[in-house]
Amino acid sequence: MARAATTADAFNAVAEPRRRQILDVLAGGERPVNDLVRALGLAQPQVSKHLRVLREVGAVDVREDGRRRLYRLNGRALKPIHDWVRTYERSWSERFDQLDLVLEDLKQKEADDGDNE
Amino acid sequence: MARAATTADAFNAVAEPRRRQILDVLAGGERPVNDLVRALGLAQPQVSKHLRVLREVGAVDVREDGRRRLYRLNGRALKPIHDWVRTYERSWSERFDQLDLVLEDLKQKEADDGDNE
DNA sequence: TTGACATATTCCGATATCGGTATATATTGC
DNA sequence: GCAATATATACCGATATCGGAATATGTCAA
Repeated sequence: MARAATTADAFNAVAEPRRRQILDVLAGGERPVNDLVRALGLAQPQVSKHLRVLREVGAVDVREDGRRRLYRLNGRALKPIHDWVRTYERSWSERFDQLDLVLEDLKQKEADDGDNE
Repeated sequence: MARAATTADAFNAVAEPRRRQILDVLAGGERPVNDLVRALGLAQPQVSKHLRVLREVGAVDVREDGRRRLYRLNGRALKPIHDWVRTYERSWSERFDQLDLVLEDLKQKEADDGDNE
């Protein structure tokens, strides 16, 4: 066995920086391939290949428009990533530090109440 | 050139499901390698190798304890992932749909005010 | 119909990965 | 010092990737 396919899931698809860039551009709205080629400064075949991966994990949708193909973001495919990483937000967010203090306080008061009864 | 190294950044490190599992276990607190071996049902060398990758991207820290090594989560390394994916939350969250409606409303009122003056 | 344009696919060579297995390194207790 | 334990590293074969280049497919316009 080797490394998981880039098309295995959103995590793998999005590990490639160029593909994140593509999604960032598409966040601004539907775009034909050539716009992406210019925006990223990549060769056209590479862009088409990256788009294929993003399509396979459902992160983008395509629509035909004459000889062009318009790609559109489908952010929903990124939700699993957000869901997973969100549980670690506590590790760096000051907000949670404050919350922890409050909870600690409540716990302490509870313990005190217990002592008094 | 080939695919980026798994140690290139947190995105690549975390694309591997086993490594996410390891972090999930470590979220419960500091653990020696053997605990992870049992928790994941993986062979010890594979766990050590995954831990090396996580160490190289700063997602875990190690502490010596006799013949054991205690690994601890360092969630801060995941912040770039959170920051990136957060901007796409709008795509699936109902909350933002509501916000969009409100903003649309405000814009409409502004336009009306402009007409009246 | 021919040529220009837009996009996708195929082939290439280089490379880093994955799990498995064997082995190295270090620490403990007898 | 020796066996047991805990962990890391080295080697292997299989594989999927990456960018680059060439080419295929499809559409428009004159």
